[in-house]
Amino acid sequence: MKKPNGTKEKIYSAALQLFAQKGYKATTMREIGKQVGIQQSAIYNHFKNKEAILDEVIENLASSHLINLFENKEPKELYKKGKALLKHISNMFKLISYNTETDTLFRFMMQELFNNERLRVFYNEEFYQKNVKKLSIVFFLMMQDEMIEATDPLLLANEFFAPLFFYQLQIVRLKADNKSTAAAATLFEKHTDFFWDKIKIKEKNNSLF
Amino acid sequence: MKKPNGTKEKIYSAALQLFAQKGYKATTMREIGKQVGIQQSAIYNHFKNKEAILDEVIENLASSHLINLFENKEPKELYKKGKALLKHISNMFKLISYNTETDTLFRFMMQELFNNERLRVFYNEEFYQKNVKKLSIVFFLMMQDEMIEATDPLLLANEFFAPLFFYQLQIVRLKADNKSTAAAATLFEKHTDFFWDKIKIKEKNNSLF
DNA sequence: TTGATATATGAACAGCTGTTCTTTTAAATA
DNA sequence: TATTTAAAAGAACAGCTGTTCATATATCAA
Repeated sequence: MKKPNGTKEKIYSAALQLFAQKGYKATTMREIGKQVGIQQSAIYNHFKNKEAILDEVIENLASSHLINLFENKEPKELYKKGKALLKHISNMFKLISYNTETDTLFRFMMQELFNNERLRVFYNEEFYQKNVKKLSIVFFLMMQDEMIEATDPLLLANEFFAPLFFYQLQIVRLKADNKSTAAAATLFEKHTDFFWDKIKIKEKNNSLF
Repeated sequence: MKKPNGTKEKIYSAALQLFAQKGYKATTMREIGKQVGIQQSAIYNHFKNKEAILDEVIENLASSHLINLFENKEPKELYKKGKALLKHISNMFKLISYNTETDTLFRFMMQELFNNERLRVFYNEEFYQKNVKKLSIVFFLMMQDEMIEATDPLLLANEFFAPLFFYQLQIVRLKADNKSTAAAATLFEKHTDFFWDKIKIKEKNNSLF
């Protein structure tokens, strides 16, 4: 997105918004044009066709925070942060739910995931496999360092991500109907606290009181 | 579904399958007719129009196990089962992912959730609110009975459901591409064990070894 | 068997779809 | 300013959409 006020960028934004609201198939070139304030034929000066707009959306999805949770940092430097790392990831999920661009991308993805094989392959490799695997390595290192109790690191990674994803879904869903998301929003932090409390190494000291 | 071999039921099945695969909007009456083996015009002898088929799908969704997790049983009788109850619920989610009718319903729901307000309202009230609320009452009773440690029951209910939903999503997604679901399938049980182990009242006995 | 009812066909429809084309207008370059 | 280039409009297109209708063929009750 070079020029945010250029016509091409306006078309992209309008299209993404409509794709996320009504679905790719149900969105028409006439609607996109109308939202931008031009004729549908003028769109073709900026995009080869409708699918080319879709391609750009998927491309932007790939480079978004929705997918790249770890900003290219390696497990070895990440794990030392301990609970703070989990807090950071949790907060990213929360921000994605509330940022107007990323939540639209999320809504778009959820809607097209089951009818677009290319998107599914992309989601599986870039989001699910990559992030879950990376986080499980982080947990493994935490176990070695005796920060958390020893269990299946892959299970921990799934158990940590799953609620974040679920809460994200609920918030984006509630926002779609302009309903209050206050209750759901608190779950991100609560989850991280709950989760860390359950996996951290407990004090062997029994003389609490 | 009275007569499984009646034309109306064939139309319904074909439509549901196509809705789940391609989305409601992208599915044409001609495709549905083709899959059943009749002309598109003959469909109108059984359904008023395309939307009437959609209505029936949503109606069936409402009475499916996808939504009714507790089979009308009350928290007071449910909570006594302790971990066995959680195992039961967990297993239901797993079965839904593998049953050919319910997984199609799930796939359909995920796809239409974000462009169908009626479906969203239904999901919110019938699935999210009802089941989460019910399970949180169950957890509250478990706390009173000192079966599990005292915390926010609503958080526990969310934390228990979220991974089940997430794993269900992953399995239905993997099945859509005929990929192996073996690894994901084991997560249902692991989640329940992990979860229960973290919430149950620990033995105060410290002389383990 | 006869008549009535239910279900199938095939053609047709009006409207919408993505896309292309020619023409006009605006912006950039020289 | 004159000329080239980019972007807009407007009309038109072929194809597909859901739906209707008249007609034919089964199914069932009398």
